[in-house]
Amino acid sequence: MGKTDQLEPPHHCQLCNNRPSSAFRDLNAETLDTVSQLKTCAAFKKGQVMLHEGARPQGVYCIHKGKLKFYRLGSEGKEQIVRFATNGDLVGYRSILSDEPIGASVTALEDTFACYIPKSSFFEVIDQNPKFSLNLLQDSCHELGEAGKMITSLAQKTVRQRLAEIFLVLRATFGEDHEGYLDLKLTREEIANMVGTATESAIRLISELRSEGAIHTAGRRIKIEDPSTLRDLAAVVD
Amino acid sequence: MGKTDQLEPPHHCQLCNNRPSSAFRDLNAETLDTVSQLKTCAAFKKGQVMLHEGARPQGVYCIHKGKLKFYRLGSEGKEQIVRFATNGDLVGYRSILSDEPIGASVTALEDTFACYIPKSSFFEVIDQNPKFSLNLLQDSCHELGEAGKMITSLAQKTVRQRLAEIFLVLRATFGEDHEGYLDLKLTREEIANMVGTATESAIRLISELRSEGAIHTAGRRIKIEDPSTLRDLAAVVD
DNA sequence: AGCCATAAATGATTTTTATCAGGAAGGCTC
DNA sequence: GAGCCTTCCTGATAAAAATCATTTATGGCT
Repeated sequence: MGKTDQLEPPHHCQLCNNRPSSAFRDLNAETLDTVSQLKTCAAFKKGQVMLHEGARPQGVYCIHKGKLKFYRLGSEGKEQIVRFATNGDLVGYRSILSDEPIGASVTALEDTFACYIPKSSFFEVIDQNPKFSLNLLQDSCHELGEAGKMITSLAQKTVRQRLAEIFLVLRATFGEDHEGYLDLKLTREEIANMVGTATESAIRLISELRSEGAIHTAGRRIKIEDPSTLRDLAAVVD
Repeated sequence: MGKTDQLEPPHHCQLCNNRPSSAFRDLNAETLDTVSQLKTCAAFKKGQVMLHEGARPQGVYCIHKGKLKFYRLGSEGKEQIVRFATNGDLVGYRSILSDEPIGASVTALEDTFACYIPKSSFFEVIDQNPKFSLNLLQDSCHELGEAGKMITSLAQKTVRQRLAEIFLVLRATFGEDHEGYLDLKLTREEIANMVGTATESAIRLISELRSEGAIHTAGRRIKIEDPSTLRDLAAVVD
């Protein structure tokens, strides 16, 4: 379940376009070869769950192409989106390294291809290549900083401010398509689940931002019209 | 500034009681020796700032004895406490490793003694001892999990629920003194800054919990009378 | 292309939380 | 230990956000 059969031709990590921006960026050719041989390919359709909160993953996924959301289920069963993953990101390593159950479910926001690296191979790479764990360390320290920002934002900003902020964050993370729309489609509910508010509230505030000219929407496609208004609104400090 | 002169006799890391629970837990004798020789001692009085948000630390602190709060300043200048540190915790390494400015200020909640390890020595240890960076990685992955919990809590729970939760978290982190009071004194404002609410709201809700018999307060000293009521209230999932 | 389920939008209302204001108590300094 | 400043507490009010109820629109599917 979850992992489907190989849909993409498996290719060598050495040739992967994502490598420079991934945790594998500094792996030597030899280790890279080991990984390449031990990995398998996995495809996830839009909406499909990659990892389940509370589970014990037996390996990590390296996202080849796609977009995923990480979310925790609150006491009322409401999703709280805590972060995203896309090309080059490693998924599932946190749980394996801290030896704890997975803290957040991971679901594909669009059709996604990933490479699966079994736990044992993953640890092998860590042992063989100290630079690798250092890169992971770097990445997770960066994530910790982002989490701190999110905490402060949730604790101190109004829903309106957080909403404005989220659009800027999404643009920075996923970029824009050729028409200037955010390169990511989310339902209003998912937006609410990021911002930490009720779906209705999110809808109302999105309409407000739209009528104020800060953003433009076409169904689920969202275009940022006026970034500086959003920045002012969000009271972005850093 | 910040770091004061040596007030404690510098002792060898090998003999440090905190070592088993610190990131140095698996260091070999040789590396430990290097660290010991390069570290200096630092003392911080209650209320003194150890690290300033936005700064570039030139080393890391290993807390020998004391308690500190990590906090970010929101747009309105309001403190948001994001986590704590106590005996055996390493402070400042996140910023050094991700090569970013410090994300949160760190201030002593009580008189604190720490060992200061310069950046260069810190990296030396990392290079010499791969197990060390793996431990750090483990710790930061654990922290990431905690941050995710905090995010969900802030986004989905009411202030009342978060307050109940915080008391349980504080007990788990700092324990109780011989009389059963939390071994940590915080102002109502600091509690509000953890929970992410106005000071007045925190005060009101603390009074409620007290009159409901869930907690007992004596000035800034707080005793948990009825953990299960708090757990129910907080709707703790995991 | 049309149908159906799902999502989005909007209004009315309640609940929660913040803000403002004033007074009481506590803790720290001299 | 007197005095003072900070923190704590309480009440009143305002603002923000959640909830509930319906209508309208949309996008996914056959």
